[in-house]
Amino acid sequence: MSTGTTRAILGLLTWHPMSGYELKMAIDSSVGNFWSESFGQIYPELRRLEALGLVTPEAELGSNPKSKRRYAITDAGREELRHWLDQPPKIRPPRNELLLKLFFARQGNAALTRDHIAETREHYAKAVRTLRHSEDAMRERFKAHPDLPYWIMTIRHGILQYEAIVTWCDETIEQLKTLSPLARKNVGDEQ
Amino acid sequence: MSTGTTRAILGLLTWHPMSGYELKMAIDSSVGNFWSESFGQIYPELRRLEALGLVTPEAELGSNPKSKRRYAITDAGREELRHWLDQPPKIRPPRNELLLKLFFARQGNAALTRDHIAETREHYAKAVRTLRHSEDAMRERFKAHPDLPYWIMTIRHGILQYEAIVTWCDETIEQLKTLSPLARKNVGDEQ
DNA sequence: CACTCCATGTAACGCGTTACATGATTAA
DNA sequence: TTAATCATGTAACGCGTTACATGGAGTG
Repeated sequence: MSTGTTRAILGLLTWHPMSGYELKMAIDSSVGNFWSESFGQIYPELRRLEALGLVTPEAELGSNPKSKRRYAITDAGREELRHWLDQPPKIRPPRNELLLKLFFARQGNAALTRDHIAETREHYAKAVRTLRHSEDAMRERFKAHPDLPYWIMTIRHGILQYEAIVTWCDETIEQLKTLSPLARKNVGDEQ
Repeated sequence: MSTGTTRAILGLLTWHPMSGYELKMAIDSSVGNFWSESFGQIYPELRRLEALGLVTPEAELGSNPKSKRRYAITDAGREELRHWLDQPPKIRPPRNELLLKLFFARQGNAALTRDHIAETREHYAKAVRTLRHSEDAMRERFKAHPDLPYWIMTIRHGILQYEAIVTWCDETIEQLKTLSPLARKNVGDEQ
């Protein structure tokens, strides 16, 4: 009931009724930057939400089990969504494999470490460009949509966050340059 | 073998032999900002690493099953660590519950939304202060340690990242102010 | 007719946390 | 001696991904 996950389904169903497949597509293309769900979660979750009366199948379409089965949110579902929105979000610092490797980087190959940071930099620099385009596109496309300001906020979050990472990568690569000649010599000296 | 997790154990054991309990403490106080392990993982993992010959118990201490059991990294363990360090880190954007709620925030209570952002702001502002202190303390305490530059880099990552979040929170709160009088009116209009 | 995309669903697995059980050691 | 802390370990659970099985519908 209070899993914290799969609430995205209820949120998206406030737009209009959707099938499991449509939900997956909608999640990837709207909240994909900071949320994801897989089919393996969506379909069972829809059944569960139906059993709880939070969503309801749009229409009985008889026998065929492979036809599109759209669900609409119910009043109880809206209530549940509001209740979830009222709760403060849990802040949990995610694991960061890049940082873990960097923490022990002296044990490894300095050149590869630098490469990894550089690749990370490019990844996030590209992501920033994508988000900027997506911000422009949304402002244009949903000019009058009442949800637009909130959507823009989530995009801005990505932009600021990723820009910070790019800055950090640049700073770190500079720092590594001053280090690598010595560090490389040290590698293999252990034990 | 290539789980990606619990490699922190091998990294920390390059410092000196440690018991499961000591590893947990060391993880929390060194890489705790971006990595975590629970006892439920550490103890079984040590057994597994021992079976693979990547770590070895420091000394046989006979019968008592509750006495400290320290493990040292082996040459094979060092080799495995280096191999892992060579692989590019996987970048996977984490789920962000705050952003998911913000995305659907128009369905909820505008005042509470603002509170959530404000609390988030304080959380990260505090984290930045803590990290700054910890950076200073480390520079002082491990002045001559060859790993120091890498440790500082991981701290800098946190500082830049969290500062960006604080900036975003401020920007977002401002934006919400221009919105809330209208948004609040809209709530409950659905259906 | 074959291929691809749309579409629903299940089963298995991986990984991580939490809760629990147990006991040694140390300090009030 | 009682409580807190140190210390090891297991079992259960939650949650999420991946792989698989199935089949409809449209297109070349």
